[in-house]
Amino acid sequence: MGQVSQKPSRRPRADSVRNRQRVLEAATAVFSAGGPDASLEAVARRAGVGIGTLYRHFPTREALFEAVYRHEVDQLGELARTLAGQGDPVDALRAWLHANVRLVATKKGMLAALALAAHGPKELYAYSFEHLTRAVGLLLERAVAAGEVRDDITAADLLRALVGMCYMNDQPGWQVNVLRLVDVFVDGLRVRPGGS
Amino acid sequence: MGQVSQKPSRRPRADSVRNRQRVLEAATAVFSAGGPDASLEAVARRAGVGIGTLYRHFPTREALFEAVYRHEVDQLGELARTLAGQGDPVDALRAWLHANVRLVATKKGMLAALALAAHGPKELYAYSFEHLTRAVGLLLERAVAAGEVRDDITAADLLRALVGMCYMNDQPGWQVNVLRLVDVFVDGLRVRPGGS
DNA sequence: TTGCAAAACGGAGGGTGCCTCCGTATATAT
DNA sequence: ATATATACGGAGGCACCCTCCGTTTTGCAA
Repeated sequence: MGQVSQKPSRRPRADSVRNRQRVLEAATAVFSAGGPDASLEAVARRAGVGIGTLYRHFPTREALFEAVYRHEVDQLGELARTLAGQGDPVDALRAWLHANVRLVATKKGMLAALALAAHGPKELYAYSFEHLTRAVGLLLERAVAAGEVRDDITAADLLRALVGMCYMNDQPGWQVNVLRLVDVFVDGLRVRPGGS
Repeated sequence: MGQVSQKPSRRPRADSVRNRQRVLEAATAVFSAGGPDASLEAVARRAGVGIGTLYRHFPTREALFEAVYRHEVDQLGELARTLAGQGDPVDALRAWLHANVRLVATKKGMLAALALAAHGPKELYAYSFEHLTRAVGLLLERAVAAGEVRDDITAADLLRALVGMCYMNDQPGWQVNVLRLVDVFVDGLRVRPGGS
C-alpha cells in the first residue's frame, strides 16, 4: 500500500482516463435510478462508450459497484472516527446508525451492494463491509468498554441488522420508521440493571 | 370469499390439473436451490412441460412464488394464533419470531420473496406479507395491551425488521446470531420504568 | 516531425432468459 | 362418434450478458 506507480513505463492514455471517469459517472446515475440490476449496456450508452470499453475498465458488475460506492463508504468511516472522540458512547453509536440511514436514503444503491455483500460469496464487497464494520466497531467497543452495552453482539452483526432493517423498507416515509426501529434496537442493546 | 366454483361449466381437464401440480413441485425444488432468480425455463424443463404451459398456469414469476410459499405462510399464521392464547405476551412474541427464523433456515426462498415484497411495487406478494403481518400483529397487540411493550411500532415494521435481519445473514451459523439480534430487539421493545 | 508499437476502442456475435402467440392435440360432454 | 372448449408446446422477437478481435488512437523515441 505504499509506492504505487513510479515505474518508468508509459503514461496512462488520456482517453482511457477520460472514459473511465465517464463510465463511473454514468454508472452512478444509472444505478441510483434503476437499482443494482440496471443494464450495463445502458451505462455504456449513457457514458457514450462501447460496451467493450466498459468491461475492460470494470470486468464485473461488482467491480463497477465497488468503485461507485467506495467514496460513500469512506465518508462513513470518517464519521465514525469523529464520533468516537466525543460524547456519550451510546449516543455516538446511535448517531452513526442514524447517519447511515440518512445516507442510505439518498444512495439506495449502496444498500443493494451491501445486501449482496452479505449474500454472495463474492469477495468484492469485502471492502465496503469491512470498512463499515470497523466503523461501527469503533463505536460499539467504546460503549461496551463503558459498560453501557451488552458484549455479545459483534460489529458485523450490528451492521447486518442495520442494513437489513433499511433494506426491507421502501414505502414513502420509511426513514422515520427505520429510525424508530434503530432506536428500539439500541435500547435493546443497553445493559440494564435488572435484565435477564 | 365464499362460493368458488359451482358453475355448471365444464370439469377441469385432468392434464391441466396434473401439469399445474408438476410445475408447482418443480418450482419448489428449483427456487429452493437457485433462489428467486432461477430460470423459469429451468422450472418448465424440470416439470417436463412447455414454457407456454408454465406461463398459462402462472402468468408471472410472482404468481408462481406466491403459490409455492402460500403454505409456509399459512403455517406461520396458525402458529401465531396458537401462541396468542397462552403464556406471557412478550415471550409469545419472541417465540414466534424465533420460529420464523428457524423456518427461514429451511426455506430461504421465502425470504427472498418477502424481500421483494417490501421492495417492488408489485402487489403480488401482498398475500404473504399481509398474512404474516396479521400474525405478528396478534402477538404484538396483546403485548402492547398488557402494557409490556411500547406502542409506536407497527406489526409491519416489526416484520420488516425481522426479515431484514435474516436477509442479511448468510454465513454458516447465522441462525444463532440472528436469534441473538432478535432478542436484543425484543428487549428494546419492552416498556421500561426509567427509559427515555 | 515522423513512425511505430502498445494500448484502448467499440461492436458484432454467441449464449441465455423473458414472455407472447398461435397452430396442434386432447379431454369432456352430447 | 363428434364437436368444441380447453390445454399444450415451442418458435420467435426482444433484451441482456460477456468475449473476442479488427480498427483506431496515443505516447514516445528517433
